[in-house]
Parts: sequence; structure tokens; C-alpha cells
Amino acid sequence: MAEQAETLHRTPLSRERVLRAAVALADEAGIESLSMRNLAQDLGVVPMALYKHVANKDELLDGMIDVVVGEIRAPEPGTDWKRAVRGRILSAREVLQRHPWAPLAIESRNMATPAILAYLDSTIGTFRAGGFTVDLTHHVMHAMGSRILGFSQELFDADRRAGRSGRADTDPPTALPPEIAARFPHVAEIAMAASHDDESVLGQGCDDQFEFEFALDLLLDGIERLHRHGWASARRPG
Amino acid sequence: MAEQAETLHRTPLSRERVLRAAVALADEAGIESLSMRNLAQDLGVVPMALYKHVANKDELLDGMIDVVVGEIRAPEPGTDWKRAVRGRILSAREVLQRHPWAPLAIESRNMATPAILAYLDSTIGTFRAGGFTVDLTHHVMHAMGSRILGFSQELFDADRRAGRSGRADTDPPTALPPEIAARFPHVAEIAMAASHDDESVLGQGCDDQFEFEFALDLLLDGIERLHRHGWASARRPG
DNA sequence: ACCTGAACACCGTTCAAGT
DNA sequence: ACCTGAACACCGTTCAAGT
Repeated sequence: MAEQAETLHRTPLSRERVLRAAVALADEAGIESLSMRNLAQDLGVVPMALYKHVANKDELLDGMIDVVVGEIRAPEPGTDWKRAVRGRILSAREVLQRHPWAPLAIESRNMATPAILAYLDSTIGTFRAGGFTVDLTHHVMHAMGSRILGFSQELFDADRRAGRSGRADTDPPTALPPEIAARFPHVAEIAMAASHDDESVLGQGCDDQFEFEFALDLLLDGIERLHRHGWASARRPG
Repeated sequence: MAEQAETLHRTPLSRERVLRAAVALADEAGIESLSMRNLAQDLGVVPMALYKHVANKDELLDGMIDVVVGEIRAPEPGTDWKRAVRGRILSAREVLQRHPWAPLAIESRNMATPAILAYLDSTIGTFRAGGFTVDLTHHVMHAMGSRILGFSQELFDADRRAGRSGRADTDPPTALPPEIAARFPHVAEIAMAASHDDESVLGQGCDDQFEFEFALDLLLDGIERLHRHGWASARRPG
């Protein structure tokens, strides 16, 4: 009975339970609310208890990143390299949209976690299986950059912040303040065109998913062209 | 005399002096050493004195970003859009290499500062002057993402961290630990090829500048193709 | 041996007391 | 009116005292 009470008291802490609670806290309250103290409180535990399962906060973040990257679907077998890479990156993007704090966390940690290395290894394998040379694969991976993990790489990624991961895919009209529009006329022109989404230019506003796939296909099409033309180091990617 | 002593005591603080000292501190000691307290000490001033010139730390960071973005060279007039954009992005990259903390700072601030808006406006203007439609320019700007500001967008950007902005362009051999190489054979294959830089594949190791220009030209060439073929929203970027 | 409260060395920022 | 020291509400982490 004493033993039962001991083990069941609040379900025993484990590294996995710590990491899952940390991811949930960051998802719901924003990464800036993730402190060792807040996390301990969520788990009904004294702060120092966490240090039995993670060495420090950096290692906690690494563990959280691995949880997130582990959610990315493996590519369907038997598809050609382009569909396989494209599908996997779009799956990665879906995952990151559930965890908007993750891109910044990954970028600020600067060493690859095991899950990320496994992801990269598998993606490199897809290119190699598609007949890419080692060196073209190398440059292509660099060229994809963090987009390979589904990062939008927008200069300003509104949804990447705090708790608000919602708010549909299409931006609200959000007209520029007039003095901004006057100082930056080219920015204003684009903002105006993108917000008149009913009649005009595109048939849609500034649709994140469209922009992401536009950029992704621009890269994949360029990569396909290099591959087909047998690109090798002497030539520039033109 | 009392007046002179008052005004000359330590050269009076100003917003500009605060921002320049903050940039210097972040450059030299790393962004994680930039605290209001450390900055005040560098300036020989009590911490609260800073709040006369910046509202809070976020505004300090915005100001630092504007200082950095202000260092980017304007494009040379009279060149075609592709050379103009390419040259400006490479100039931006040089600037960011002097301030390795800047990319992460910009990404985490999520609203455009005036200097960044001016930069974007001018770059959009270059595309428009080159004959790009408003909507193609729009998508192209999104596709460039933060690369437009010279970000490398590598998944792990070793030099972006702390004080160490030096260490040549070419990675040292840095052989993978054998157990990593065994678990991630495709990663190992590429790492090996890139480090045998004398004989092999590329005639160079993993050269950051080469990788950056490879990716940049991949994008610019793809963009040029869309523009020449009169891309419009109905078609996908193929 | 394990767990944990208090303490340490920091933060950014408020506020009231000094000039 | 201006300036600034002390204080407040936090951090991550160490450490020694308790069981």
C-alpha cells in the first residue's frame, strides 16, 4: 500500500512525461512561459525534481525538439524522390504549425539532435536513391536550408509566436497605416493587392500555404533541372 | 565650469551611443551577454539611465537591428534587377557576418523595423522596375524569405552563436564520431566527401560562401525563368 | 542515498525617495 | 523636474541540510 501510494501518487515523473508536459506548456502558453519553475508547477512537483530527468534547460529543449521532429511522417515508400521529399517537407510543416515555438528553438540550439540527424539522413537517402551524386545532394541540402524541416523562413512569421497558433491561413485585410503606406509605396502596393482577394490578382489573399508551396516548388523544380542536366561542380547552378 | 563638467563628464548618453554600445557588446561578447545591466556598465552609467533613451529591452533590440540593417549597401543604380538583387543580398550577408547575433534577433522580433521596411520596399522596387508584376513580386519576396536579408538559413549555423564569428570560411575536417557515422550513413557520406577537399568531388570543403551563392542563384534563376515565361497565378511555379 | 528548501547570482523593470 | 538606489518579481542552478 505504501509502495502503491509511492508509485501512483501523481504518476511517477519520467523523462518522457517531463518532455511531453514541456511541449504542451510551450504550445499553449508560448515558449517564453516555459521556465523550469512553471513546468515543475504544471507537473505538481518541486522545481529541483526536474533535474533528475534532464541535465538542464538546454537539454530539456533538445528533448522537446526530438519529440516534435519525431512527429514528422516518414515518406511513403516507392514514390519518386521529388514527391517523397515534397511530401515529407509538407508533413514537417504541419507538425511545426502545431508547435510554433519549435523553429526558433531549433535555430537557437545550433547542434543537431539525434532525431534531426535521423531526419536529415533519411532525406539525403531519398536524394541519393533518386540518382543524385554525393556533391549535388550536399549542395541541395544546404540550399534547402531550414526549409527542409518545414520552416517557412518568412522574415516575420506572425504565427511562430506565443500562444496564438490559430487564426486561419489567410491574413485579414490588415490595411497598412497610411503614413507607412506613404513611406513605403512598393510594400503598400503588394499589401493592397494581396488583401483585395475577391476580385484581383491572385484569387486569394496572402495564403501561407500557397506561399510555402510556391517557394518549395521553385526550389524543387530548380533542383530537378540541375539533376537532369547532370550538374557538376564546375558549372554554376544556372 | 560646472556646466562643462556636467555635459562632458563621460560624453552625454544618447540613443545612438546606447545602440552602438549595445551592438558592440553583442558582437564581442555574444547576444546572451547583452543585459541592460551589462550594457549600462559598459557605458559607465547606472542601469536606469538607459531607460531615458530606450523604452525597454525589446525597443533596444529593434534599434540594434536598425543599426545593422542600415549598414547594408544600396544597390548600384543602372544594373539589371538580377544583378541588383544579387549584389544587395550578398552585401547584406557580409553585414550579418559582422553581427552574427542579428539573424536570430530579427527572427524573434516578428515586426518589421523602419530600416527593414525600407530595405524591403527598395528590393520590391527593384523587381517592379525589372518588369515583374505585382503578384509575381509578392510571391517571389515570400520565396526568398529571410534569405533576402542575407540569412544563410542553414539548419545549424555554427557562426551565428556567441563571440566566435571568426574561424575561416571552410570547415576543418571535423570527422564525425564513428558511432554517429554508423547510425547516419548518408550524413557521413556527405561529411566525408566535403572534408576530402583536396582531391575529391568539389575542389573545396564545405564553403559557406559557395553554399550561400549556390542557393541564391538557384532561387534567382528560377525566379528569372518564371518572369521570362510570364508566370501568372493559374500556373504552378513549374 | 535520495530529496528538497533555501540560497546564490543573475534578470528586466517599477517605484519611491532623494536632489 | 530629473535622477537613481532599492525593491519587486522573476530566472536557472548550486548546495547543504534534512529525511
